[in-house]
Amino acid sequence: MELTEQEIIRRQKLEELQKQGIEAYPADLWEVNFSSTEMLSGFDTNPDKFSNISFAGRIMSVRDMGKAAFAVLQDAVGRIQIYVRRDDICQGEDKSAYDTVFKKLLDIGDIIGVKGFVFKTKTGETSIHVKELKLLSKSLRPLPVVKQDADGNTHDAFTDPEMRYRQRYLDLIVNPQVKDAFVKRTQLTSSMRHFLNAKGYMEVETPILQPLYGGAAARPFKTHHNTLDMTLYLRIANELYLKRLIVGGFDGVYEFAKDFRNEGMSRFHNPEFTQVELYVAYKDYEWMMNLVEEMVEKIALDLHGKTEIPVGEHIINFKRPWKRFTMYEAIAHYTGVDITTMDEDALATAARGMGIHIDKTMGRGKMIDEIFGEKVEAHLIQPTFITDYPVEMSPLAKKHRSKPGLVERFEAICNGKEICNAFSELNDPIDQRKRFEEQLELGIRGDEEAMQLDEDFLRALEFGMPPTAGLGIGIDRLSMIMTNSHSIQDVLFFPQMRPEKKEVQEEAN
RNA sequence: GAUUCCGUAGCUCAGCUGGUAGAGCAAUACACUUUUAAUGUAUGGGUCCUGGGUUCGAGUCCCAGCGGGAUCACCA
Repeated sequence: MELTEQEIIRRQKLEELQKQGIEAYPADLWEVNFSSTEMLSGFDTNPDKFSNISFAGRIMSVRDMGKAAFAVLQDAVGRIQIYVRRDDICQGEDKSAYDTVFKKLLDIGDIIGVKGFVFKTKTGETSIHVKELKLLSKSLRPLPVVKQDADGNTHDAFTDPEMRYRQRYLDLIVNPQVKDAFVKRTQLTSSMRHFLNAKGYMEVETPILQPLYGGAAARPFKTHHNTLDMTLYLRIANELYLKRLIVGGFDGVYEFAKDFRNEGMSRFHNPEFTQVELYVAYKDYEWMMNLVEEMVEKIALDLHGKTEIPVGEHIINFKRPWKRFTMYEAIAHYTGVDITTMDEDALATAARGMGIHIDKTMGRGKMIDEIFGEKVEAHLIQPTFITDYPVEMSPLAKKHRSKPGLVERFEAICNGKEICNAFSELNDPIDQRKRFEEQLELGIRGDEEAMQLDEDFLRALEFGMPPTAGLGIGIDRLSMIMTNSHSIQDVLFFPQMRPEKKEVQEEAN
């Protein structure tokens, strides 16, 4: 490995520290009694509280004034200025702790511990006056130094998306707003978990390695178990396992699930992503719509303190109740064409009239889906429920109680994208078998995303599953909206990337 | 997968019709005991993504590849 000039210098400093008997990576704990924000927000009203503080953080910048210096330390929640005076940290005649160790051997990026008191500088900045300073971890690589001027403009920002995603740790260190998005994401799942727990539903874990993949239409990742000598798939959904638990007698179960789909990548798609799925016995999809509204409204309030949230060009308002359209109403509303009573031929003609490409393999359901995707979805900016989907597209949803050819299903669309998908679950085992068989036929005709027939799941249904409402929410998509992020990569700590260099991969193999 | 833009110092970038590379920050050295994009002076630092080609000469032009972004397609 070739070292750069600055890396060589830092390693030399490390040696010099060792020579002076200073451990660059000490083992003992360093007590921290206040965070940066606690000091910054608390000092004005209660200065006495901070007369003896112990703090730790990463050096983000240094302003060296000769025999005194200012530096900025960053901890997990913010940044605070420290003031280091030579005669304070060197009590005796020996001034090397300041002149050599602090000024020469410490760098931007190093993690240090300081003790002292909080005070206000001449210019009014709340700062730590350091009495004692200790190196806690030496940094061997130079940190990009991002500067902020008096007007709040950022200079030399660390922006290269490739480096930001590959070296997320670095992104998190130097770009505080990046951290904010991830904190919000965690608040989101936490808010959701509290909501579901408060309703009495049980958080469960189900297999990620599955012998049959089911519960969605997608291509899976395939792997192999050596001892069992069998093919296993990474789950594309956990629906069929959660329903087995409803059969088993649980009233409400949910799981935050990493799912895996072996498909294209885009700013909305990562090969592994997170969904929460929820199943509640004795409920239907109407009930579930109310739950989704209530839950998402609460999330908005928990994250932002209000229901209106800026997303790109728009302000999205999650306040209940949300608009509700049936699929047919939505299409009629945005295209002016009522397709309710159209047969397949009439529908094909109507779709072509809208400029939608139709081919012979498409059934009625697929055509409706195309029309919706092309002509309606992008217009739905404010949260909107679309209900009553064609049965062909929904092999796990229950037939509509009054509308032939449709199922009791809804999606919530927001900012032109689906954020959840739910139905009254199909619990008729005879019907479910038929639907699986139709999927098998699709598979034989070459549909790589057709569902597999899961005999054990059917056996479970044959024992009897109560009427059940089921829901899946894309956590990544919802996080994007709640954090106003343009790309899924901004809400995933480590988005999938190609290997950095070919040589690296070859060496590893 | 398609289109398009990009890849130059640790970071952010400039580099014209081709003439063997430049700034700011960071680094090094010196000065400065309340600064805040601290300041002043001096210095060092480059496989110009990789490999070919054209040319007397390529960071620049051409071809191929690698990596990334955006848009589209795919993905309910």
